[in-house]
Amino acid sequence: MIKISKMADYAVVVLEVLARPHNDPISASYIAEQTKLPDPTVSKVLKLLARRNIIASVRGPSGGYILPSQPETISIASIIEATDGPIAITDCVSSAGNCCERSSICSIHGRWDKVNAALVQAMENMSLKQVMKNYE
Amino acid sequence: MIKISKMADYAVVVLEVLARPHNDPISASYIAEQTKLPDPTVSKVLKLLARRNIIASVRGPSGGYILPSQPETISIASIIEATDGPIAITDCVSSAGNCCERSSICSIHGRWDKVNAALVQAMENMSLKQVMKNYE
DNA sequence: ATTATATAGGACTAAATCAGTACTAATTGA
DNA sequence: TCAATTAGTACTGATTTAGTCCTATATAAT
Repeated sequence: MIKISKMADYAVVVLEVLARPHNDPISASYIAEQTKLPDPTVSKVLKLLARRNIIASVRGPSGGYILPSQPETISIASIIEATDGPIAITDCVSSAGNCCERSSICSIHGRWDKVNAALVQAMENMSLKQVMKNYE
Repeated sequence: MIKISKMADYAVVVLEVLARPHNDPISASYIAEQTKLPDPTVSKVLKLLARRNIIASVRGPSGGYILPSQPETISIASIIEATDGPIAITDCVSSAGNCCERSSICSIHGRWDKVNAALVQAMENMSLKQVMKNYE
């Protein structure tokens, strides 16, 4: 199945809240309220995004998260990579020959790379802004 | 995780054997030999492909499978759809509003469709031939 | 007709993965 | 020092997938 994880799905929902105009950092609990997603889940997603520097975090009271970049400049590929890890549609993609026992005789070995690259490119060309409702 | 199933992976390996020049139908067991994949697994993949008419089957003794089309005309999208079902990166894609409890308030509802469409298109534009080794 | 060979279809089990939660540590403003 | 908030990690239950097996159906050869 070609599916993104729910975490990646949630990430976009969460980022949409952070993309709204605001001054102070926005807390995880506020985002959970707004999105009606469970608090721990929202926290987890925010941590993943912060670790990859898609968002910035501020600790302490009145801390929270900030979106430092414009939604136009954040690619869907980067969001998915932050939550799901590197995009690789098969184990064979970018694994140097030891993806499975069959690799030495496999007539397709290394060939999924092209498909993978095409998908990555498609998602790099699509921005957060493009999946937000105000955009057409 | 954006991953295709192993079945889809196997499907391409199996189709490569069927794409080799031949006259008579090729049996599942012969393909299993050639690919070193387990017999039941190969059978399962072949059945999935036959049901979607990507390959044709002949029953009875000296029966087997045939590839009726040229590898250039078989898209990666059609192969993945045959083994994995419709391509939908989230439950929200092409579901008329009842994908999850949050759909009525979701700021992203319906918005993954565009990403999904881009991925489908990328895979429709890529043929079986393009993932076979002799092709550059 | 009978038999052997091959696919069709569905059901089942074990393994891997993911979603979700909880807990503890670290940071910082008041 | 306390309270609020993020950081990191570990755990559990649920879901999905992979792989196998069994029975039914079709057909060529005899």
